[in-house]
Amino acid sequence: MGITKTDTYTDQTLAVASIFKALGHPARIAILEFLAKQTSCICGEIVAELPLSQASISRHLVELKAAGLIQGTISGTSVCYCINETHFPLINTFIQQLQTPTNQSCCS
Amino acid sequence: MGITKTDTYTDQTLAVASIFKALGHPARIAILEFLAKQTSCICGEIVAELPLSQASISRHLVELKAAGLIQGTISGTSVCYCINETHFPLINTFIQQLQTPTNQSCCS
DNA sequence: TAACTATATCGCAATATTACGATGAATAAT
DNA sequence: ATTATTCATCGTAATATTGCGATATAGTTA
Repeated sequence: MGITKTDTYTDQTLAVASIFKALGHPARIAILEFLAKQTSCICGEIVAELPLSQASISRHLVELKAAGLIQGTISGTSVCYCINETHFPLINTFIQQLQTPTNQSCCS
Repeated sequence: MGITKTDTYTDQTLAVASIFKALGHPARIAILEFLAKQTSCICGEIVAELPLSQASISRHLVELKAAGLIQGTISGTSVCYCINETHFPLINTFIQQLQTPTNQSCCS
């Protein structure tokens, strides 16, 4: 159906999944990698860097912003995008939770 | 188009994105959370825990396994699934790369 | 004001994802 | 052998995602 049963999961589970979902596309990973190595960060430069149209890049930026992974501040005619680290602890905590020693007890 | 231009991204970018993609669904997050808190890990128990049909759970398990996030070993008529931590360092490294101090220079 | 630049949004087409019932395959139990 | 149990796969339907051209919006510049 392409639809997801969001009603029955915890808010925490939904939040984590939505962040990972936003990270689940190579274009968005590439955008974040690009932003990470830049001191300046104008959308136009991303368009020049990636093999996508300006419209597609813009859509990916909207998704990253909606997920809280980037911030955008208007700077004249252009927009300065940069990484928002707010949700990183959530990701790290989730990964750590999966690393509890109880997992070692099976599938060895 | 729903299609992704995989040709033009680096293998590293594609690998990271595919792992995150597998994590980008609440059912799969819930499955991993469930596996993490169990000492035993039989598929049937997951079906009882989540609000999805056995067929849907099975498909999510296949995706998690394809992404290398879980392992499954046959145990009689049932299958023992548990978490595979192999790719966790990749995730951690990626997040760390996004936290370089250069990001602090704009969008303040 | 009028052109120019930069980014966002719309509309469409193509593909991907999700979910489920039904069915299949394989082992276990009677 | 038959039946039951467990998980995987198939087929289908519905929805989501992706990408792009075209267009809109907004600030800048002349």
